[in-house]
Amino acid sequence: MSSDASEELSTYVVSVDCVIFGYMHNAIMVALLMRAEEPFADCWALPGGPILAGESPEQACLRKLEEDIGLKVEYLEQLYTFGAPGRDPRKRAFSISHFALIEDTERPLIWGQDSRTAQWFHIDKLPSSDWAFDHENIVQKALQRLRGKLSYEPIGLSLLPEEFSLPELKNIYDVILGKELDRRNFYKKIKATGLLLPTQTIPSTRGKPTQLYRFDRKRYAQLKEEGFAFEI
Amino acid sequence: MSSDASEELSTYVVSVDCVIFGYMHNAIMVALLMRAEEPFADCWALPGGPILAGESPEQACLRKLEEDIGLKVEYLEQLYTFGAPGRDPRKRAFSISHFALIEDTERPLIWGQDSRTAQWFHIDKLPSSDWAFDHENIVQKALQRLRGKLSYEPIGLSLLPEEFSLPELKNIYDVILGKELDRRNFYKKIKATGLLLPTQTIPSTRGKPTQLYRFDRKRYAQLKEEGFAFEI
DNA sequence: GCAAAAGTGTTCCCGTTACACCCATGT
DNA sequence: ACATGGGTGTAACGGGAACACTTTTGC
Repeated sequence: MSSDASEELSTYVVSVDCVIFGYMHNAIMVALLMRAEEPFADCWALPGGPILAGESPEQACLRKLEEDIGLKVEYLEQLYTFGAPGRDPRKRAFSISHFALIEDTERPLIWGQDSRTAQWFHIDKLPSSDWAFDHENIVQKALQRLRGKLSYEPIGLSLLPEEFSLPELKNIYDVILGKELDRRNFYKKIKATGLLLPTQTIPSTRGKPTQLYRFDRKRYAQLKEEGFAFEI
Repeated sequence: MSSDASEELSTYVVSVDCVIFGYMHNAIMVALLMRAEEPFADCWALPGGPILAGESPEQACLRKLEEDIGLKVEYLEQLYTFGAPGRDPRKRAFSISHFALIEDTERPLIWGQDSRTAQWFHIDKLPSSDWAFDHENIVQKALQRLRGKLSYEPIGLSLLPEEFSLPELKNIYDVILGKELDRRNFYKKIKATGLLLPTQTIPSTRGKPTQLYRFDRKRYAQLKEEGFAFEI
């Protein structure tokens, strides 16, 4: 029944998968589900599922994430399409994988009935085994994209709430890049973009109150059109 | 017969498409085929086709390009997967699009029987209409990738033959970036990488002979592992 | 001997880096 | 009053940009 290597594909399936990054407890976390069913029962997998007739792959992701996982997505982009033969033992399967960032939250994950559980994993403490399909590769690719894009696109801001402080933002850069940046230089650079609008100050846990900012998305979109390059 | 927007997909097709860039006559060119059949007969389309059972999307591209178009591919990477509803009037179609570079050649394109003709287009003089499907978008996305990657990956070298001169290489950067770089600074930078091995000198059309170089791929692969960043 | 193309070296400037001090508050 | 976290200014350095001249050959 399995077809010859040089035949056209007969049965196959296309779905979306999504690597979701969140920032919580001062760390970057990835959402993984434990599968309840074969193949790969009790293995860690990315949230995802089929694409419906009326929706684009991106819309399928958004639907899946907001409905099934209960997350509001701040940033979403296509990552890569995995489609090597044998990646799904049942039949040829194409996964249009995506890269998503969600706003800062401490809320635990909810999950659909096709999973046993769902959990946030620290990106430095991912499961070392028990991965479903090639999902470990997908997460690795997403991590590369996260690290690569951080410095020349304002994606760090998508991990924070609407109003945020500079110490928080710097911490995101620190933990994603894996090294501590210089506070003064970081503040200087990010302020020099002119894209941070001060909103209010709030009391700090200890010491001087903290200035909060809002990211000027409109102006950023405008400047981007004109060829402005965000860079930290 | 067409399904409801919220239904699962019933019939759909997955294929690969390929944006092929070549360097010839001191310009960057894209290969396009004119379709012979409906839909979009007599419209310009990217080379591409179905994926066979035993091959990955990337392998499908390589096969298609080498067999049907007669091109030896120097560089190939996945670009983006297009899959919005309605992009193919017949049925839901996913196109895993790719980005390819071929070695310098003046050889005209050959083409398969499903096309009327094939032609190299100067990237600044693409067809303004008569595009098949969403292939104009795909080409635009590939151009963005080309321009974006040029400065931090040695893809310019993939457009040249094994042995090449610095003036040639600089010209590639000039035409892709759309501005003339400073010759001295360019040579300085590219030489500073230590990745160019001088091979021989050949007579120039006029004036001083030209030094040819070879790119040290092995050493580049090695340095890349160690975190070295190519940058021009 | 001159035009055309290849090749090299130096200066200047701005942006990045490195670094030390003051401020405001809670305890 | 002091410890803690928030915030700022400056000097040194280095890489990129700007720039002019020499070399070699074909005609």
